[in-house]
Amino acid sequence: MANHLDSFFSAISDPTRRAVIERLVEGPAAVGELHAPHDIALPTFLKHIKVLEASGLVRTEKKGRVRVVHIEAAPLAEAEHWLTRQREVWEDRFDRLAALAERIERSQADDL
Amino acid sequence: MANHLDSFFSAISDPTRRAVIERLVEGPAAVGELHAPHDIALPTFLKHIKVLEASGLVRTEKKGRVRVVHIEAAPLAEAEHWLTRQREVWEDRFDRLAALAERIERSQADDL
DNA sequence: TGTTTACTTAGCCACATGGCTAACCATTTA
DNA sequence: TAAATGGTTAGCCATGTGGCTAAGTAAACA
Repeated sequence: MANHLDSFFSAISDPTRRAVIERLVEGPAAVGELHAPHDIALPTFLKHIKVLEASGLVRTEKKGRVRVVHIEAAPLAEAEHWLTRQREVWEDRFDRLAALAERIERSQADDL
Repeated sequence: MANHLDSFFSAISDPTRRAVIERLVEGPAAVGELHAPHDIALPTFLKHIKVLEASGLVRTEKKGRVRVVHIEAAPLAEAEHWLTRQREVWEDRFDRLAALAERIERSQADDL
């Protein structure tokens, strides 16, 4: 079961694509506008958009000769949840270790 | 400035490596133990550990002939923050759009 | 000391990725 | 309708990635 976290995390592991996402949270934009700040050829840039689209992070829509790109919030939230969950488990374990350390310390004090 | 978000997100875009992280939040483990549930050759698995280590997500330490792997929480938090920030900006914009829509609706009601 | 155990190194392979140029198509605009 | 604009397709290339086997090293154990 190849999770879609795979394609999501892979999609945002590229700085160009992360920059596109950072722009798109501000609102939809045309391919040309998104491309402008990046110093790479248009066809190369288009590939990045296709990767984002394939990962479900983005939808696109052709209007006349312009293609407009919108962000899709759900996958962003899903990835955030995965990370949050790992942190939570890790913090839980940390708390348990701290509690354990305290118990040991106390029982050593009893030994004196 | 090649961000370390690059190597971080790339590291966790692989299901084997995410599984390793999910195991490691429960506590440190030896390479052999981490490898056991995965049906791939050990050298292949070791590469994954190296990738995790290079991304800073994990530290390893040799004890006798065993190598113990620990998780490093900071990068996890950093990535989580990036995602959270994107969601926040997106939600802000959503709120502004909703407010705008309401103003428009109200002004149309005035026209009646 | 010889054997097992637990990695580790080396080296090979197929396919994916990110980059390019050249040429093409479809809508505007003049 | 001719020219300009905004993407799109095709195809090439170098490098990276995830997989393997075979063989090596170093610590523990018998």
